Amino acid sequence: MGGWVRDVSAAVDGAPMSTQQPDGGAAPAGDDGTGRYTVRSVARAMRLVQIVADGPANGLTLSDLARSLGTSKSTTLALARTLTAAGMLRDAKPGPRYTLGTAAIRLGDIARGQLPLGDLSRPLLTELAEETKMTSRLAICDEGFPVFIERVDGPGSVRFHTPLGQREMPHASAAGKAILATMTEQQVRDMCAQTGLRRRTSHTITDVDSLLANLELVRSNGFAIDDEEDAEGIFCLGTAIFGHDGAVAGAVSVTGIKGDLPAWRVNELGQAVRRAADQVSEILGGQRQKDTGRTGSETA
Amino acid sequence: MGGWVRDVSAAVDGAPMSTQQPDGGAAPAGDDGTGRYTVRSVARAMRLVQIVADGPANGLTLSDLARSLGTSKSTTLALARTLTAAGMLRDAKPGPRYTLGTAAIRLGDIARGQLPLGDLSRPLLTELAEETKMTSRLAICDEGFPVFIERVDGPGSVRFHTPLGQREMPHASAAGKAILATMTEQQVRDMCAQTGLRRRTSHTITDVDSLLANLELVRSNGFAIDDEEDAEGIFCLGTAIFGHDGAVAGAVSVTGIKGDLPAWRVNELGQAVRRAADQVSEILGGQRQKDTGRTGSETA
DNA sequence: CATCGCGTTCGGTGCTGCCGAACAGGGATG
DNA sequence: CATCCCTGTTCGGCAGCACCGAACGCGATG
Repeated sequence: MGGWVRDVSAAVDGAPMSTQQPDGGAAPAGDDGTGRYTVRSVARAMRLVQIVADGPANGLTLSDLARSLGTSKSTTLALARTLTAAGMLRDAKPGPRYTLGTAAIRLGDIARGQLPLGDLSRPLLTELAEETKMTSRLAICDEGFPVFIERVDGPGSVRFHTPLGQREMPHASAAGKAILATMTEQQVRDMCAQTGLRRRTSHTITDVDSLLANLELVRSNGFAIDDEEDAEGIFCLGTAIFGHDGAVAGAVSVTGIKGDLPAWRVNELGQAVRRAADQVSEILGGQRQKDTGRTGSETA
Repeated sequence: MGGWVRDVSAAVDGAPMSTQQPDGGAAPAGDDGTGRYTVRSVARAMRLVQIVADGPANGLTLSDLARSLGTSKSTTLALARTLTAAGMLRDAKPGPRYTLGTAAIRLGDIARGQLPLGDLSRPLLTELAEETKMTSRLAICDEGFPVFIERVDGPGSVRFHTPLGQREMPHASAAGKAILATMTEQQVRDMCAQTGLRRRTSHTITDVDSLLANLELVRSNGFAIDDEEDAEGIFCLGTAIFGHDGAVAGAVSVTGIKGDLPAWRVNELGQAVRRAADQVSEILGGQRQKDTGRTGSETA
């Protein structure tokens, strides 16, 4: 699917309509369990930003925003103005259409530097991309989900639009499976129960037991494969990286067209990705993955 | 200086102290002229995000945030929670320290795609970086200010930390001067009056007349030079790019160490940057810059 | 001309954002 | 061991301000 961020709407702003929760009075305003004591207008503002982000590149009008957000135009205008003043949004000159602003770029750039890994990994990814001639990416592990934070296109490779900063589906990506393979069976089952194994293509693994078997294969191979499981014709290969505390910190993966990749190169690719991932782990101060076999320390 | 975004605090949240404007009752809440009818809590939230962005890479504690923001801890907690739920912030596991979250990366990535230019220019920058062996960047023009939105490091070049998405000072950067050179004298004077010509190094141009003379040189050369005017030992060279409406849309520039660059290469560099900028203009549907001499159409 | 949609402004209501006080846990200090 | 300070957290309660709806001016479209 398209945007895949935690859904703020459900957490805070229960009703998109103007009916505003006639029950709870001044109560904690929404109680889905996670988010209590939050600020409604800020949650709305963030949702507004997400809407603009998911919208077309040429922007959305104020009325569009009001409709999507489920608030009156005046309220939406106030929010949009505030966000524009902060630089998060930007209104094009002719016929005010809102797009994301430059502050978003600034924040994104800084965020990549602040996150556990950052530009440190860039040279390694560049090297990997040149070696494999594929698009190479680095993901961090965000509560079990892989989130790509860095991408280096391979030389002459087709340019996939692979958005950064989004949670990917764990069961249908090489990075995700590389991460899952370090977890216990119970943890994997919990993740699956939480998200469901959504079908993406005809190759997607959609039942837990098959997934667990596949993860066993990942552990013995030392790398995870996504063989057209997320998108038709796309092949990925990934390995996990570990932080100083020994816990899984993320994954490195390469992406390419299935047809361009002869089967005999897979093992060689696996070694290359593995090498890059180990170097990233080293930067993090974590121990490199054992050569093969069990990876996680808590498989007990 | 460090962070350089529009200051929301002055616009909306007048008093950082808890004294909260006992005058105006339900009045528009602050009226410095620019920002009327804005949402206070959202403005605060955005300021909070900026504070985190400007903070150290290992994050800030809640109390830090409360102090910087000038609000009570409980209020700050509510804001931080809301932002965290939206993915904009992220709290590290041991001893809650806030850093920017993955949503910031996502938004930044999308923003670069949404802005007038985007990944379209990346290949050109890559080519330019390889050809010149310098770090090449693309800036858009944000109300006269250059804002870099894309950066490609040259092969083996020292890695400058050149933040993206920030407004740079127009008078002390090659991109800025390339843009200023397309404006009328009056416009340039207005910009200078608005921002002041802040000294950055001993080479910085700090009076308007010298700047105007320098811009005349830019026009006759066809490219702008920043010769250690922004940072000691750093040399930049930039040229403007134009949109479909003929107005200046931004600039392309290359950055390197002054000592690495023999004087005789400057002209050759200028041509290379010029070529890249023209290609970007072409993508935008704008006419390429005339070979030399007058550049702007409105020098009348 | 009439109609629809856009963005914008302005009052008024009452929800909700905000604060301060109080509580619990941890480290460092004596 | 007891004390101190600082952390993050919860909870009441007041009133500030976020929210909505109605109204206005505009341009494009029928």
